[in-house]
Amino acid sequence: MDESGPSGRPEEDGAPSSRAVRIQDVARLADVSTATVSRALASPERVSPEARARVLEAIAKTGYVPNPAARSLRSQKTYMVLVVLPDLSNTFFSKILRGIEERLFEAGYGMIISDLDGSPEKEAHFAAFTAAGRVDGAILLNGHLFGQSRDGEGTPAKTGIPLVALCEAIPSADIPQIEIDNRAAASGMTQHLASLGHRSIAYVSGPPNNILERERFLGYQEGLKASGLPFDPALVLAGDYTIASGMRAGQDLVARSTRPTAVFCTSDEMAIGLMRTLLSAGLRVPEDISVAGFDDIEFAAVAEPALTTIRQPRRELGQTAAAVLVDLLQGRPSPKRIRLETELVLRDSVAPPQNMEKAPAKITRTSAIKPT
Amino acid sequence: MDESGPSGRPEEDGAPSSRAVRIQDVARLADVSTATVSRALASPERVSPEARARVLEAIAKTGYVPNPAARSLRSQKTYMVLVVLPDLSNTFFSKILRGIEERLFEAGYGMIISDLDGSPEKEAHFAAFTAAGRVDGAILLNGHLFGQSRDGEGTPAKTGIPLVALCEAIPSADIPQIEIDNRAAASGMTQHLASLGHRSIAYVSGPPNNILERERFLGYQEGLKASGLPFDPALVLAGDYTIASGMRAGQDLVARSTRPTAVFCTSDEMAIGLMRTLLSAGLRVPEDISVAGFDDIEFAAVAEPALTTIRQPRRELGQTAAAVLVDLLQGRPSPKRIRLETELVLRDSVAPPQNMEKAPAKITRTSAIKPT
DNA sequence: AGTTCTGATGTAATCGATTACATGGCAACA
DNA sequence: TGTTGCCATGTAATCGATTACATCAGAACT
Repeated sequence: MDESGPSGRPEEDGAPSSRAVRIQDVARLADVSTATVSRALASPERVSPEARARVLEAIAKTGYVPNPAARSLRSQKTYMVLVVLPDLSNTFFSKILRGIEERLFEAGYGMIISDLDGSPEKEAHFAAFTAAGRVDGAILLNGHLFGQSRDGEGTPAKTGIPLVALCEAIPSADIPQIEIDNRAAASGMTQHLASLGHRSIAYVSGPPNNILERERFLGYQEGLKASGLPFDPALVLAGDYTIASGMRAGQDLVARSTRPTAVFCTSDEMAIGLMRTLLSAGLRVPEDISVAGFDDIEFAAVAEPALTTIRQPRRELGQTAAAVLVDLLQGRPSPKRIRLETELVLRDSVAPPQNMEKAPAKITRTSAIKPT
Repeated sequence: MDESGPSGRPEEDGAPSSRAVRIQDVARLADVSTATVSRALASPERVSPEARARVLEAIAKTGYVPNPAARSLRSQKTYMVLVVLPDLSNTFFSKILRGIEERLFEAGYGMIISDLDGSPEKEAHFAAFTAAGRVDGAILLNGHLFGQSRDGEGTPAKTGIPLVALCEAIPSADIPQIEIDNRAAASGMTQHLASLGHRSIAYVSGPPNNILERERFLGYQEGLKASGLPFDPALVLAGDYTIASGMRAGQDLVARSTRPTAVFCTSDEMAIGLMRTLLSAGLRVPEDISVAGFDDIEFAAVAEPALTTIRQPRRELGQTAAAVLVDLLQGRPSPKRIRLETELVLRDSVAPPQNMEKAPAKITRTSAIKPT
């Protein structure tokens, strides 16, 4: 009764309208049973070469594609993977997604994206979605398991399907984790700044309670300690990884009478926003203040000045997470934790502090113009 | 035999493991038939209040979620929408996706993303995917319909499911188009540059054959004509919307002996890459060359100098496309073409050319620091 | 009081693929 | 030559929800 698509009649001209080429049609044309058709596709070695050839020919002739709903109903598999992330419009995720999509595609899986958007309602929806068996597995980028529809008390997320945590480790859950060593990376950057002579290094944080943030903050403190510098709470500025929060942090700094000589922002977005604010206020980067970022997003290299930062292998992170999940889905063993390497990318936004200009600053800096 | 998830036994402790709460279980508990349960959910007005209450209670108690495969098999609906785009890692798309996801979610639809990545193989895969009835509809951001598995001769993409073209119109197809007026926007920016006194305005193009590119290029030419300026092919630089191509265009300009006084880049990415290259070569923006972009991505406002550009309502574009598609899916009528408004965003990267400094340049510029 | 209509509910067919089990033919064996 | 076993194939049950059709009770008629 609501059969009116954009085109009108369900059938016209020669072709019988892509709908309704069933396995039966193929079976009839190939003069075999439906079981043989199914087997010819799922386990070719179990049918005779002749039958297989006839089946394949019939499939080619009819353009048969198995009905996924029927297949899924019977076999309890969906060949779909859910990717849960906190904010789809965040630049940081797009390349990760791409990596995930690539690997999943290769393995024959589709990708469903859920942008949680901080909404518990959405979270509940996707929890139900998952529980309903709509996906075979999930990759979680949001740093926590979502609450189940019921029995949400003790163990979180007993979905029963394979899960993989990407970027944000989930401490309580016994699932594979793909991540970078945030702590070591943050410590490394802090020590790098200190090694250039900076004694007052500010830190622009991520959102509180965020696991990445906790790790990076620990790394920052570690780096200070390793460099023999005291930790000063006044140098910790609140951020949330967004450009806007970087600008706010910048305004905070501009308003101060005494400023740190270097600022370590835990995302490139914040670093870029912060630099913008400093520059607008007449401060120079890196001459007056050095600024470092985290992530190495595309825009880091073309920021003005080009941003010194920590490269995360984003695409590879996505690919790895997808590969691990596919392993799980196909019953293969998989490592419980994979840590990918980060890399300190030295560009122009960091230099030794002004008052000790003696040291040759630029020897470590890479070429700023590097057309990928 | 491959029943070994990460947890081990399929059943443990009290809870009967989220699997296998069927409509029958609910029916038995509520002491009604499966038909009544189904009706209580699909058309509540068709069951008595008491029965409905008992059913809802039983559902709450069991945590029942309808099996989507079964539902889909019977009703021929998937409640899934495919979003096809050329490059998932492109910043420009992320906010559009967010808009799409929001609306789809509200309407109870899921979103499957297909990153074509320029691969015909992938395209064929998703065409088959679509034909297989795996989604109820699709939003196409890639500017063309994908080839069908068979009968790909005459009409392209006779998928039979509702389609919506977003951003890149698809001339040959009779499907709703959601877009901006690229031509008018490009013409407007060109005229804006001309009105400031620029007589030599370069144009950095998108990829050839791209429909956006064609429209914007026409707009550029129109704008020149409307301003009484001649069209000079030497001022057209090849780009492909990426940062890297913007940098290449910048190098081209830097190498020239006589340079245009303004450059209109048809994406913000290119504009930012180009500015970076100019600045590195010692040229000043906007004093030596004005640079304008297109899109108004997040980073445009924090570029140095802040980028004058054309704002596309990206989230709204996504939302609108999704809303139109949902209308189609639910049998409601929908407009054939929707054009959303763009907006000229005046920032600091554009100013009158050097040699006619007399005019007051800055009166039209908006505040550069605007923490969203 | 008898008939008709309406609204709530139940029974069972159905969607299309997978797969356990059954069957039949042929080779390998004693 | 008779028996055993394997391989290719077919038959039919199955997955879980939707829905056409049947049924039945009670209200509203004549």
